[in-house]
Amino acid sequence: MTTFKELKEKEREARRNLIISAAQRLFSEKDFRKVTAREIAKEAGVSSGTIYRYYKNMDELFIDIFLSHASEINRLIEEELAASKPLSIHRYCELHVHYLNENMTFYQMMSHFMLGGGLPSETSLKMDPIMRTWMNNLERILIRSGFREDTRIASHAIFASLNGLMISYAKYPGRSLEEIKKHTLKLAKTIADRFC
Amino acid sequence: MTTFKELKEKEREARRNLIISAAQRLFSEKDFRKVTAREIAKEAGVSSGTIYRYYKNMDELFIDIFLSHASEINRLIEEELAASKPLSIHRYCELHVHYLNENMTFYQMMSHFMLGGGLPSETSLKMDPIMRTWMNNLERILIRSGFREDTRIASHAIFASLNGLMISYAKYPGRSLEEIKKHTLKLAKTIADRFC
Amino acid sequence: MTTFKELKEKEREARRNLIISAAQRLFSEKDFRKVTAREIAKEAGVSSGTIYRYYKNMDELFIDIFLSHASEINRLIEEELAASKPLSIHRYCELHVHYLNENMTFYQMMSHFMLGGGLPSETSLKMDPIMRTWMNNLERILIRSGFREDTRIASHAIFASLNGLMISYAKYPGRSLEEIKKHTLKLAKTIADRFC
Amino acid sequence: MTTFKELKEKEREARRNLIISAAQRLFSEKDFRKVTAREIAKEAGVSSGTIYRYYKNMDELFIDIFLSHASEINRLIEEELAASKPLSIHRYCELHVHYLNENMTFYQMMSHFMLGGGLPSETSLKMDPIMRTWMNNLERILIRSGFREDTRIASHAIFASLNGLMISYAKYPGRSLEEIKKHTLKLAKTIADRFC
DNA sequence: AATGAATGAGGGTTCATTCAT
DNA sequence: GATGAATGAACCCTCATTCAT
Repeated sequence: MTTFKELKEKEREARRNLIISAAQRLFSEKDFRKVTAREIAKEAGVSSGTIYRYYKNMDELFIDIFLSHASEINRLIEEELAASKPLSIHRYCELHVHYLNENMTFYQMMSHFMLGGGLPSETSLKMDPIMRTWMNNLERILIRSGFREDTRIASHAIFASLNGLMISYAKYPGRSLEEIKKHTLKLAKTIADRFC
Repeated sequence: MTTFKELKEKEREARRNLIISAAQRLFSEKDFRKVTAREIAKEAGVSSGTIYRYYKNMDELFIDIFLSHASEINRLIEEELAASKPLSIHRYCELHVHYLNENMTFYQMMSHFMLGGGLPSETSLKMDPIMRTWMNNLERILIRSGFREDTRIASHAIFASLNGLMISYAKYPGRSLEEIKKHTLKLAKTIADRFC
Repeated sequence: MTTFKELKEKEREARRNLIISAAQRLFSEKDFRKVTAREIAKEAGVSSGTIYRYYKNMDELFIDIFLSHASEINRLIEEELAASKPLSIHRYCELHVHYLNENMTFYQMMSHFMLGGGLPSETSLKMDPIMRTWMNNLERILIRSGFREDTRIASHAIFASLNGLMISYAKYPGRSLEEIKKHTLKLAKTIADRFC
Repeated sequence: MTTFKELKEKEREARRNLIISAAQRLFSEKDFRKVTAREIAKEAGVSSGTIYRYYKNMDELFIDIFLSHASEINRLIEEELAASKPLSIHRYCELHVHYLNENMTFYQMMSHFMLGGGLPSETSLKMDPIMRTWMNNLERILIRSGFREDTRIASHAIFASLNGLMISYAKYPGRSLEEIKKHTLKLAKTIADRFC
């Protein structure tokens, strides 16, 4: 009996992933704000109504993807943290910017949601612990690196600065993805230098 | 004859300003992405068709406003630069963040266009000299402050970091505008400290 | 064997009642046209698919409820008729309007189906004997009250008039349910007076 | 100048009528609740967006049609009233039922809006004076016919009864329109008799 | 040059109904 | 027989843009 439920649950999860990955495939092709429910459904090979069995509305889908990215980056950081060797600020900045470079959508969403406001407070509630974990991890790294004063403020500053790199240079016209990556990583290093 | 043309041109310019300032008035009330062409036309006291005699499409209007903001910030910086007293990095950061705080729309647009990509290259061409001037001014300030190496990179890093502050904290849920302003200015100071 | 079938039949009947009463509970909360199949299923504690094992479509469910109301009112009238004391026209009108006041849904459905047309003739067949019984009962009351001529026509007129009271005044804006009830009963009395 | 505005106004009115009459044509073919915006637009030979230049939403269109019917019936009654000869209750009832027979949609709408509730109060405000005029005219007829007591109540009773005739018999299954008309007029006469 | 009515593609979303399990 | 996830047509409505005046 439990097995049956589990199976159902698994199937549900599988289909949800179908939708998510279809969405992400589309997001890599164009601005996520321009991707429609119907397109995602088609790409996922389901009917458009099905999306609404998994998400109350499109915003929820977007937020789900956003949060799964945020969780993933937290996991990556924690993995590195766990791997005994101390995680330097430099390494953190590299990781952060690398992740954003590889996941433009995440960055676009962060920008969109953070600036758009108007999110149901329920969403903020879901977002809050994940963002807080992220910040806590960053702060821990700072402390381990010898930082003593205003570690929270410094965390905020680094976090914001790295995000700012992307908003400012991720779509620099006339530059290839490779060049952009190189440039942003270089800037990330500059910032890391400054915070050491 | 020339005078006649000039007059026409002036009228045209006047009407264009009517539209711009109407748009800005609306943007201060709500997210610029939610403001419609008709609303702007009504606020400006012109017909909606008229907007299209001045701008090929809405994006162009948005970009024009964006650029006029960028020009304004350049003017402000240059004014301070001209006022003999050396402009410190701290003062620059304060100015930059202060301006963004007072002009949310500018910031939202920067985020929107820089991330959205897909801008016609013609637009990039218009944007380029203004952004370059901005960056030049910032670099000049760094040099005057005693910076010697990698001044271009450092300019980029500071520029991006300050923008990042806003994207990350401008709409922090549960904080008043006053608190946000205070927080972002504090973070701006932290960044400035690091670049001294 | 028969017992087994009977049992099955009873179970079927039980479930059907589950659905009906769930629907009625919802109808008392909001306009029946706004109640969805899923809502009814959920309220009844069955799956939405199950509804379709008992009813070919939602209209059939609505009609079934409508008819059960009609049966109920027939039963009420017959109870009063059976209770020896002659049932006056006044009493009938009161009863009729009282019932409609207490069962808005019935009234709304009557209006909906009678005006909507397009009912499958099969439905009309089910409806016919019940409506006829209703009318017969009313006619009997008229006759017992001393009516002699055109008793059928008079029955129709009274029946229609009483229904009309509700359509016209059941939702009179700005009036409380209590006031509406009082007003419609007063009008019912007026009509009864006229038919004596 | 005035002429120009008038012309524009006339054109606007003409197109509005185009929409209204297209809608009414469709209403005569099927239940007005089933007629969609697109259908009306197509029938009227305009785009679907155009409807929304004339009506805020579909409800407003329906209400407009409803109110224009109500105005029309008022006008008809007043014409007869003005034609010197006293307007008997019989003639009124005949007129009322005749009009409803010829304009089923009006009747369906009256039923729909009166039962549906949930109309914006603004609508009730528009409806109120027209319905009041209707009732006043009816009351005046009663008074002229020699009625003395409770004339308002009697007006309500007659009004509601006549409406009830239609709800109850307008779509009587198996009857032709002609038969229905005959039957409802006969019932109307019965009611009129009773109120003399 | 300015107007603003008309356009119509396209958006998100709903929900009665079906059907594989 | 019961389930309930999936369906997908259909809904209302918006709004950037066009173009006849």
